[in-house]
Amino acid sequence: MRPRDENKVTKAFEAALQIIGQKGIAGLKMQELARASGMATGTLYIYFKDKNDLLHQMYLHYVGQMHRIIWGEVTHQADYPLRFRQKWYNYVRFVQQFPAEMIFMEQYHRSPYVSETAVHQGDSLLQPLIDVIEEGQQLGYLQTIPAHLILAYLCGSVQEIVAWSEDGSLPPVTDILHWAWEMTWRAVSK
Amino acid sequence: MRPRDENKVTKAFEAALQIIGQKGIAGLKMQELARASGMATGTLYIYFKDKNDLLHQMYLHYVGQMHRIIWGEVTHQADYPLRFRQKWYNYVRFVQQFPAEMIFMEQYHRSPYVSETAVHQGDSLLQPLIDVIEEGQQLGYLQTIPAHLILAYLCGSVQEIVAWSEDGSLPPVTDILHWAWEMTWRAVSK
Amino acid sequence: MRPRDENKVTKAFEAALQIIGQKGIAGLKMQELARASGMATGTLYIYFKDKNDLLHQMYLHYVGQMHRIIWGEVTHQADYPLRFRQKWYNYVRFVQQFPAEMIFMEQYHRSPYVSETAVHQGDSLLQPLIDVIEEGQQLGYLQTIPAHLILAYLCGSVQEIVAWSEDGSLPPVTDILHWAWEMTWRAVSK
Amino acid sequence: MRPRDENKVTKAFEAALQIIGQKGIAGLKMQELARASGMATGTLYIYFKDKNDLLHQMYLHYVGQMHRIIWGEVTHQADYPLRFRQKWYNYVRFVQQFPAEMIFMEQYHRSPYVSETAVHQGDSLLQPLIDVIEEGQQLGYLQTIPAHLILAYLCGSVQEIVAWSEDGSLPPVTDILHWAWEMTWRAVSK
DNA sequence: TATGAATGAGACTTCATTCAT
DNA sequence: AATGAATGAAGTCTCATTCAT
Repeated sequence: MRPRDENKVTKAFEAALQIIGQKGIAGLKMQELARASGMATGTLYIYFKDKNDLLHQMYLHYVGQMHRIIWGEVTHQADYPLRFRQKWYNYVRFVQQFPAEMIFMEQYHRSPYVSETAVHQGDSLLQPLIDVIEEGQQLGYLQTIPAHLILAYLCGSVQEIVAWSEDGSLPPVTDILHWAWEMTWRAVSK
Repeated sequence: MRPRDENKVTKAFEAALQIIGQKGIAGLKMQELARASGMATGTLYIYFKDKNDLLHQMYLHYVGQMHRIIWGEVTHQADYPLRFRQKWYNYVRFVQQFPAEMIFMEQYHRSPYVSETAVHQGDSLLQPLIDVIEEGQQLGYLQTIPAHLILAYLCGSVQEIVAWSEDGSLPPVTDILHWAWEMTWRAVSK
Repeated sequence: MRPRDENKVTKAFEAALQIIGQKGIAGLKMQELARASGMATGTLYIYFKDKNDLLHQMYLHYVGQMHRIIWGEVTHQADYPLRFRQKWYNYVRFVQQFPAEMIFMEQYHRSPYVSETAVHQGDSLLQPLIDVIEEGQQLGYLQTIPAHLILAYLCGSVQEIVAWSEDGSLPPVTDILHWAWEMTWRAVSK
Repeated sequence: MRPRDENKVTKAFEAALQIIGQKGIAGLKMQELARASGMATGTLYIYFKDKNDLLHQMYLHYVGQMHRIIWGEVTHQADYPLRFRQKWYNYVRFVQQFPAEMIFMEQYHRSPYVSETAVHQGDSLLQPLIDVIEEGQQLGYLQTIPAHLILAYLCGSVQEIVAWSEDGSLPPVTDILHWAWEMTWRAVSK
């Protein structure tokens, strides 16, 4: 339980992501995960107490990563519409670059392995996004609609578009992104 | 002789939905399902070849149901914007009234039990929705953006809003629906 | 349990024989047997108390049949060597014409379904064969070797030859029978 | 790390043989087998893919063992009749000392678990026996009768005699063996 | 009597977790 | 710490038998 080799944790997360992307959380077997991570079954249990703990830690890890990416490239001095747009693009980019992460995070919520605390911790990461929306409303750029509603609307549309794009039901994300942004900005801007 | 009780299939579907809504597909146990459906374990295997087949048939059943509901109450003579709005409301109502069905259909896609044919059959039901969007574009009501993109955008935003509403992260759907519609119509209309 | 339609019993026996010939007693399922016999599962249980009873009755039926065939065509006035040969041929013919019956009778002995009484009744049918052998010994035609030993020797060699012939490991029985008889007669005659 | 204990395979084979000898292949339950082999149920599935595979491997194992025993004690320099007799005795000894093995091998052929390849591999082991018979024919010691026919004749008679002896229908094998050999040699020798 | 749907004990098998090395 | 063989509870599925029609 005291990881000596942090590298192993990363290996396990990545392999788990891969497997979950294909077969869902229900399809993740500890033995298969160990082999895919290049370690023995027992080793997994040195780094993670059990399967629940593995998924819990994994959830926190990827929520954190998502958070950092969304807050990554924003020009702090820019005017609001540009900053908003940058954040939206960051979010799209994240959802696009890390589809497996998204699938995992969605599945985790409704799985028999879910942990209350993990979800709470995950949810708390949304607050800064709420703040950005409320800032835009105060500046008169965005519709005065409950910020959470706007956030849900934005997240949902982006996720679905990227998901369909991955499926092949839609063209590659980069080819359709400007349209998606047009709809989005029309929807939320004043 | 006792006639084959087709009612049992429905019973099984409903009980399965209930269980999946709580514990996810991974948490669905055939024995528990049988008990919850008021029948013996073996009886399930009269109506369904195995667990895969149960979920496959279930998926088709609920995709069909969703389809019928969305197409349900539309005033055929009404002008396009009204008809479009009715469909959107129907979809919201479905997502809202049948959260378990939605959860199941989403989970099924990325589960170890998924069947290629089931997903294909499910996807084909989207075509009429595409048709509606394209009609609106030809009539000049909707943005000329790929219809699939619009559909993904609409489905995603609705699903997420309803989901958050169910979570308690948002107020009841009925209280926020008009705002959601405003955003939606601004997004897609010309 | 009070068979009205004796025809159904025969149908069941024949179908069971067919199935056992292919998959062994362990492979005989009551439902499959019912369908193969052209009746419903429940009907089997009108004619037979349970699977054990079915096999028990079947065993007695076919042991009796074998007995009648072996004792069938013998020229009572003929001299001993001819009569002996006729019986041996009868036995071969039986084993050959009723391979499924033989397989069943052999398997039945070492099955979890075996009934003591059935086997005793079956064994008692061998006595007349013993009598024939002892008659031949008294008349000085056969080696003075324990009659049961001779009988086992005869039965075993015939069964194996016919079995291999059915398998394809040997040519058709009729083509090789004279050689088998030569070996047999050399073995037992004085 | 605990090394893979190949001993466990042998343990499983022996316990399975014991159980099959008593209750037939149909009576072999994986859980009971595990307990009788001194291991957990799951352990069986480390060494064998499933019940079919267990029986398949077991069949090959015992066919091989039989083969080695039959070819065991033969005086290579001895003249043909003696060598032939030694082989026959070896075969008798095998059938006698390993009745459970014989029962298993016979039952396996006509079981729902049988594998084509296993039987083929088993059959191929008969070739050397055929060779011995053909050698005797070329040397003028044995009747010129198809070698397979002679082999079937020999195997069948031996098996049946030993079986009856085990049953109690015949005296102990050792007490009657010389008579059996006399019959056998008269049957096949020129 | 005949039917075949329904039953549920019990079989086969999996897989999260432990443990000897 | 690392390994992977071993464990056994728990899951899926079968099939002899019963039962309502």
